[in-house]
Amino acid sequence: MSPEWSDRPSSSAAGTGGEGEPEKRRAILRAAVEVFAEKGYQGCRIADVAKQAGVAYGLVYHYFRNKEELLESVFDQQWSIFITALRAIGERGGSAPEQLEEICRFAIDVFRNAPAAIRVLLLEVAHTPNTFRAGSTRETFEEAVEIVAGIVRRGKERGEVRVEVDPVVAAASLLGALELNLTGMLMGILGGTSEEEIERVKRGVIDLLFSGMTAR
Amino acid sequence: MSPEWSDRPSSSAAGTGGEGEPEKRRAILRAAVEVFAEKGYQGCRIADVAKQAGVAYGLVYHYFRNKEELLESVFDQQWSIFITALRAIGERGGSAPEQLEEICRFAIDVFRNAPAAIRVLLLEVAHTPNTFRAGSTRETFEEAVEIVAGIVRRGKERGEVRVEVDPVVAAASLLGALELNLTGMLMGILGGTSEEEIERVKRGVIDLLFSGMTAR
Amino acid sequence: MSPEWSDRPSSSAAGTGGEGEPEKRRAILRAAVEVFAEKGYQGCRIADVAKQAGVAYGLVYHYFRNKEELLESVFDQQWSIFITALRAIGERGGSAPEQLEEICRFAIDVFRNAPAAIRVLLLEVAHTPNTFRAGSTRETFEEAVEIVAGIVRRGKERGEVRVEVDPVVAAASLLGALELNLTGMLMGILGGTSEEEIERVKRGVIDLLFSGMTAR
Amino acid sequence: MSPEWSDRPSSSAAGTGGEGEPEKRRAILRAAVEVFAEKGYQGCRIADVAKQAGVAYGLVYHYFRNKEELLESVFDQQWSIFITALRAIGERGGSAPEQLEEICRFAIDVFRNAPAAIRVLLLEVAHTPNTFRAGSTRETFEEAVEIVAGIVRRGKERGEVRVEVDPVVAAASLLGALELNLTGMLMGILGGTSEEEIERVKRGVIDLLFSGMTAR
DNA sequence: GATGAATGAGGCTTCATTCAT
DNA sequence: CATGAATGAAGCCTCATTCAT
Repeated sequence: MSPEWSDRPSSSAAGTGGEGEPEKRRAILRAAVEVFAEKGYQGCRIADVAKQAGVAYGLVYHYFRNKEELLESVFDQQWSIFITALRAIGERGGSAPEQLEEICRFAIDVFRNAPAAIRVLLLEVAHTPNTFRAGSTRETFEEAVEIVAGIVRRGKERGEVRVEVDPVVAAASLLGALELNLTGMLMGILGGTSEEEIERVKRGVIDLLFSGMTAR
Repeated sequence: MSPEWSDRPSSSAAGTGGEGEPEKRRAILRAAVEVFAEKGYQGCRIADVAKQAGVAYGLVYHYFRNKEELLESVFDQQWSIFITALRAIGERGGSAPEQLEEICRFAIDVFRNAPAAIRVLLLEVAHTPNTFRAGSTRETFEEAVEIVAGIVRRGKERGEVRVEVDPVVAAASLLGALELNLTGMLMGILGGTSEEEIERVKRGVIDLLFSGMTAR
Repeated sequence: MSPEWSDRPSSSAAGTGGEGEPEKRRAILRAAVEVFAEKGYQGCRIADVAKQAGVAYGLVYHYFRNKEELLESVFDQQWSIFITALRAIGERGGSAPEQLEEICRFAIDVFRNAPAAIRVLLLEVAHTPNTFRAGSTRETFEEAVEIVAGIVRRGKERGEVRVEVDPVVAAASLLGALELNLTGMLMGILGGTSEEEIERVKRGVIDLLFSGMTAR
Repeated sequence: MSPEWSDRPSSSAAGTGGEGEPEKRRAILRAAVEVFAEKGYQGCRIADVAKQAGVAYGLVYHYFRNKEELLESVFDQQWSIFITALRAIGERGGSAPEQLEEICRFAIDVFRNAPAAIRVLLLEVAHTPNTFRAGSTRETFEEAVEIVAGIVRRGKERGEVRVEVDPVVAAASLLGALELNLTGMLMGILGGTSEEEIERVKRGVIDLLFSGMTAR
């Protein structure tokens, strides 16, 4: 769906978007996603990133001012990809249920290809130092919620969504439900990570959020 | 609802279970909850805990072998309180909707009284070192999901919950929706933390998960 | 030979010499010998001593001003026993060879009964902080050498010892040879610690120092 | 006799074996010998080593995993030099008395040039933590004893040494006698450290071990 | 006497960051 | 660009010592 989310290193010749961006800089960013996702902000060491990227220690500081800037780049990049996709889905048209389903599908697809990225997105939101959070994280998270809420809101206007539904709460609930189900899969609690399992969970979340639990 | 979750130090007479436990040990644990919640596992410094508890640095090591054991204690304690409450709700009888509503109410009440505790519970699940996670965290998280899933399952048997609902996915979604809504409130994104706001969010989550979004 | 060197705790009723000395104080001293011998000055922790003695932490400080004083007491006590014995042997009369043989026998007997004590005597001589060493250690060590040297010296006067022998060097050599042979046994290098082995080593050292290596 | 034992930093051209070894790494090792010898294993602080070597604190950890590895390196290096020399003497030929005399001369020469090294070799054998001791120390000490014992053994076969002499005991005695005489000199007990004094002690030890004390 | 909780300075170790090559 | 040695502040942990009971 979006090539940047693939874990496979793209061949250096192909201009994968960030045209003139040096090969090694991308390697560092890619490595940082992994390590950041694995260890969290505080547990992520520059040495680990460099080793994972296969570059020398000091090169990280050639491309990034310091640890904070590096990880903020990672964070922004990941969220920006995610938000771009959210926005695209929101603007693509279709009914609210269709759009929200698309979001679930997207999130879970990403998870299938790049679980590390998901962890960066969902798990670090509240765990970075204040200066960090105060920066882009908060706004970005807020924006994601707002996009989803907008979809719900428009769905209400069109009569596709019940009037009682609070758009912001619904948006947060959707994202939260996705997060914990994905976390559960990552931790090996909610079944494995086979295709069928993932598909089953995806359907389950969508069905629940659309139709609710209550028998009728 | 449960006095242990209050941030105020409970008078020693309160039969909380940890009866003969030294005063200062409890102070350390209480402080650790705060700092752990504020800074996360890696960012939490023993010096901060000691200062917050008003005890000398070394005393922390009198009661806990090391940082890991301290924070694991915090984690276990918080989860154990939470799970005890979950279990109590599950065994108290009533319909599945009533029980799940009770869980939401409990979670949000706790949040109102002790936001720090909630953060420890919900936000640190996946962010602790491996030895830590491998320990009780995984099982405990799993247990929480399983208790909620059990409520859903019994609801299905009684015809209160739609047969299409996957109990485990529903459980994870419920907890995830709660988490992200609470996180949003903590981060100041989903409105403030006034009584009415909290009440509104609580109703919103319950309504969404029970009735779904779809207009009929 | 001297009851104080036994590892067995003497019954509290028997006045073992230090008459009015409290039972627990002796237990601490006895424990300190063990731990000191096992870990050395720096590695010896008050907590270890207390545990080994079966007394409470703080009691050590009831009987001894601080760690230094405790260990110095241990050191002095052990050396004083050793030196008393040396002196007794020196004054008992007999030829120099007989006296030196007696010293070897004594040292090795002690080793058999209380290897810990020997280690305190022989192995810590040069490893304690300066203030410590500057205190009694140096003089005591010097005194031991001097006593043995005196025996050699008188042996020379009586024609039992070759005139070329330097008494002080001979004394240091005797004690050093004993030390390293005992150390070797402790480390399990020079055979085991069976009766016959010990006897064999004892004879070997005496024979070597008296008759030399040179074949005639 | 061997340039490595000199305290003066050897010019990089000297083919000492550790050719490409970084300058500062050697400085650290050299400093560690001093401090280790001065304070013993437990009393030796990394900060002291760094200061003595004139490098930053952290650099020690750039070259050595931790304190234990550093000091074990020191220990191994010193013993390895010593043992190499012992072996060379043993293989150089000559009668047993000549070889043993050579060993004494070597040991005492080394002492003259690098007293710190001798202390590391002789005084720390039994004072390091168990993991440490269990490692190379034991075997290395054992090897030193065995080399000297081999010389004695061959001396017996050639009739240069009395048949009654136990080679291992003789070896341990020789080394022990050297140790305590050197210790005595270090502590200022056995005369000073002037050339004549050293020479006198050397002769004394050799004479004693070869000819024994007994007047004939 | 006896106990063990409480204190805090000191040492080990890590790791972000800089710098010479 | 790229490397990795070098730096040192900061955090964890230990343990001698004190003190209230």
